Amino acid sequence: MPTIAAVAAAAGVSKTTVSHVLSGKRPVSPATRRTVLNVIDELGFQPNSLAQALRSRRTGTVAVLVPDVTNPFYPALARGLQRSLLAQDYLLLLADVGIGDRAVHAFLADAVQRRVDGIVIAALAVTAEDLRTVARARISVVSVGVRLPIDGSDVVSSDDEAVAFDATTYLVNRGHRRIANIGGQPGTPPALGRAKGYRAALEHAGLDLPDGMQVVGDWTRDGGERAMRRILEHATRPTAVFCANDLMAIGAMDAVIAAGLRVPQDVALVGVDDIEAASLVRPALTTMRIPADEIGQVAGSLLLERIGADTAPIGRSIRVSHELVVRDST
Amino acid sequence: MPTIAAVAAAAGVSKTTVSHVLSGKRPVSPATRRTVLNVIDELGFQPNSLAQALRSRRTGTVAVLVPDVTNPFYPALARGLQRSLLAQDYLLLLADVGIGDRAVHAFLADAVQRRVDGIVIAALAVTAEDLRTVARARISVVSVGVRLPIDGSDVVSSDDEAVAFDATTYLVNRGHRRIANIGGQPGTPPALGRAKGYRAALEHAGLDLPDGMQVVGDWTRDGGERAMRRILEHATRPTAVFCANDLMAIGAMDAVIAAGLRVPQDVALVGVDDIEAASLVRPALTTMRIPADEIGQVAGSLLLERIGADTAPIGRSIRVSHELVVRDST
DNA sequence: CTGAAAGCGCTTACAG
DNA sequence: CTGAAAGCGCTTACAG
Repeated sequence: MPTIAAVAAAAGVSKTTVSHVLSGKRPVSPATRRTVLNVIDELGFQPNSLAQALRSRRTGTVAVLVPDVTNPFYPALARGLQRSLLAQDYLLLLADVGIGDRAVHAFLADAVQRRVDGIVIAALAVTAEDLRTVARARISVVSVGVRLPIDGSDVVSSDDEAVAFDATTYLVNRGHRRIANIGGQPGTPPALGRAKGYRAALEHAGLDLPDGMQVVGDWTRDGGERAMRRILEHATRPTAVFCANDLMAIGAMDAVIAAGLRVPQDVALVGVDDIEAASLVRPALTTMRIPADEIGQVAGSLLLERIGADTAPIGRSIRVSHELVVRDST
Repeated sequence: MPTIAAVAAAAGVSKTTVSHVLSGKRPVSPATRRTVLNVIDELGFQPNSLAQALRSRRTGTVAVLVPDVTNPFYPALARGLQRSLLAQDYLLLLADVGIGDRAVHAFLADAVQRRVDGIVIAALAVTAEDLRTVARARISVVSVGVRLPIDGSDVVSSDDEAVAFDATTYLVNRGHRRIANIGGQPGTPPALGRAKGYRAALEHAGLDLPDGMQVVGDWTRDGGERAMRRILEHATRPTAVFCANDLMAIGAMDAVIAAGLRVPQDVALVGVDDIEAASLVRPALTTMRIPADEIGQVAGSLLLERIGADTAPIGRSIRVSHELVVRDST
């Protein structure tokens, strides 16, 4: 591959000048500019981004950590993120943390070593220890789902307590009195808020938290199915279940139907996210819609502002709104 | 951030030695080794990957270009790919080419400038011109779906003609005589092979290609719905439709149902891929299963062999097998 | 409007 | 077992 030195030699100018026709950071006479451009074209010169990044301290890369790319919520988020970031020529380094035996910690260390300009961490449990190296490297961080233990990091999320409160209250208003909950994996970000919102709604309605009716899944369809089976083992069934995401709600539906019961007549089901599958499954799933694409886009904007900023990070918190989508499972 | 020079100074050794305790490429006495490791830990030293890559000419990065991350086929593929590549510490630079106005060309140029070690191109139309800079940079390329016009590039794919032939023949064997086809976007890789297989099956069965019954979509649900509407405008309806992927088949199902017709009684539908939605939609979709995860994993293995190889690339072609999954739409 | 030179932070022959 | 020095390919003060 030709280097900037080769271009300079062929064009009869200095490397400095070639660099400046490339970057536009200093005026270059139209004539030399043209000559250089021609040579670049002839030689097929492609500037080495590594060398550029090493000097200029900007890699044009943002790392994205998601727990599971096969949960459609995250591709949608990634798409929104790319939309924001592409405008500034950033590329996405994607890490599906759920795969292999690499932990969040290993991916973060890798991102730091690669000197990415920013990191987006979606719905993942991260310790203060994990974030120490990130903070030391002064890499901008935006988290999705919950605030991270790093000074002034931005967060964009749905109001998880309100999401769960509103979904559960909707079930209460439909006349349900025995409402179960399939929660997210303990320790992962939106799990806690959604569990709290569920309990708050029951309390607000003057209902007891039914015994053994709050179980946790792992955010997957299989996990939701297993959780629902455990709920159905109890002598008295719930008449409705609030599931902390759609994938688990779909798994719960599998279990209800497999048990010979009907949705919603025997057990009503509500999910969260509104992934496409929610509208495809039969009965179609009632769910609390969270705009994944918008979250990604907002996360991207926040990150860009941080990367560009010379002031200390502020620690903003952006809430996206949720919306009940009523279908046939309730 | 501390550098290798800082570590060397603090440990009282040369940068060379620090580099070698890091890489293990040369024996270091246990005592100095320990000292250096301690200093690294104390200072929180994180080697700068950019500098390493600039010297060693290995970035540990693989670019993946996909047409649409929100089509679940591609996240599954990306997951398989990451599984292969993570074993060798490669990270994925993901480009959702369908988004924004950046063409394949721009992403490839970017990948070349970043000196990625390999590129995986999935189901995307790429010109020889686009690949020239990639070839010049001697970057390993593996394509998914169709062989690319680049010397000796590997390809992993399903046998698209056979996929379509088998799916269409299955419809023929079920007694259908008027079978339509919703094809993929012309020019995108698997579209041609699947259209050919469809026609070959009709011919093999001694059936005419029905007039106006072969239309093209754009691989999306919306595109499938529009295509189906056009098919239904004809005076004589088909009794079955072979759709080149599941997303379009689901869109076609939307259109059939919206027209007040029944699946499969009035119109039978077959898709390709077996994304999760195929089993969720009602009636559940009969489809030709393509193992996306396996394709990704194989693509990763091929790429690793290429990156490691010092011989000229061979141009291998790996076929993954397909399998009919009969559900309720036929 | 242009260039010489230092330096970003590493690795790797070369030498001992 | 260890080190001095060159160099990967750029950018950017500094100088004119």
